[in-house]
Amino acid sequence: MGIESKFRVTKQRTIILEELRNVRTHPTALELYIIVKEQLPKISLGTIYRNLEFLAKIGKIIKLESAGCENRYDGFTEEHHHIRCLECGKVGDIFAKCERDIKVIAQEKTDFLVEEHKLEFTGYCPVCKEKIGIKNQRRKKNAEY
Amino acid sequence: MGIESKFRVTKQRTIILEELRNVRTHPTALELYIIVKEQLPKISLGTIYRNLEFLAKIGKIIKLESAGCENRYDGFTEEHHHIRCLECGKVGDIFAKCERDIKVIAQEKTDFLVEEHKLEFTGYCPVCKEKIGIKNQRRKKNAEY
DNA sequence: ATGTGTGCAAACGCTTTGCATCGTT
DNA sequence: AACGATGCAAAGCGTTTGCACACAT
Repeated sequence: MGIESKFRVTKQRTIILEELRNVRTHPTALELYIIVKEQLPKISLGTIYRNLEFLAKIGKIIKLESAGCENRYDGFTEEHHHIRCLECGKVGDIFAKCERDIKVIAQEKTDFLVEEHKLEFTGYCPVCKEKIGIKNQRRKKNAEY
Repeated sequence: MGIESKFRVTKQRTIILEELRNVRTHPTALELYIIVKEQLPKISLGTIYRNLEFLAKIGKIIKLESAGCENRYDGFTEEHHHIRCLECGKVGDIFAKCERDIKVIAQEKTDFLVEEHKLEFTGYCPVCKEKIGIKNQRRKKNAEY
């Protein structure tokens, strides 16, 4: 019983973590809300958000804050990368060490203090791959400017 | 006169691009709005957004969509990385090749079609470095879950 | 009993959009 | 004249927050 005892174990919190760990996907808060609602019909979206924030803060889950998209959440905290589908937004895992000394190289080139780095992939999920195969025509760029 | 002629050269568009290229920072839409307003007092924020979107689409500027932060915009389009200050949000440039075959390695590990990857740094800008030097105590994690 | 967690709804911040009008082509 | 661009204000969207009440400790 350390400082952690000031946080409480509620049904909501427990089930949110449980369900997030059950799904193989990386749900948005809303998607998880719908899932959890089956067990706790009265739960509110605010509670989902508050708990996801809390669980991410204590390191039990990962908040996937991707540029320009809804946040998604990952119940698996081992280090890995993510790839997001440009078509449907789905997120997949990539378990690969793609990096080597990146922080060191970067630090040599900036007067910022480098703390973290994030490697993020975008592409197309298996389902969307075919769709885009057809409509993959190149776009011309405006030469005016 | 190619397909580009269907876009028009307006005062607003010209000055937005000009000012974005002048500043050494990576301003937000609002910051740029304030700057441009000095020359075009009647310009609206909507016009700033529409033009930034447009200019990014035709590749004249880069839209820096960082997770959980306001978007920022970069008038320099040569390939480089960015580092964002965790304290004040400022963005700096890192001109370094930190990556090598990352796409290839990632593609071997996923059934997604890998299109792009983005390497993003976070840290502390020169100004904020000192401030955080003091209050850098470690946070305890909740062991309850 | 204490005070954290909850449900609800309203507010938030950034961004986008509908519309009438303007101005470039 | 045609139609893309603008200014304005309202709406949109995901997320956060204030409040009174519930419930874990």
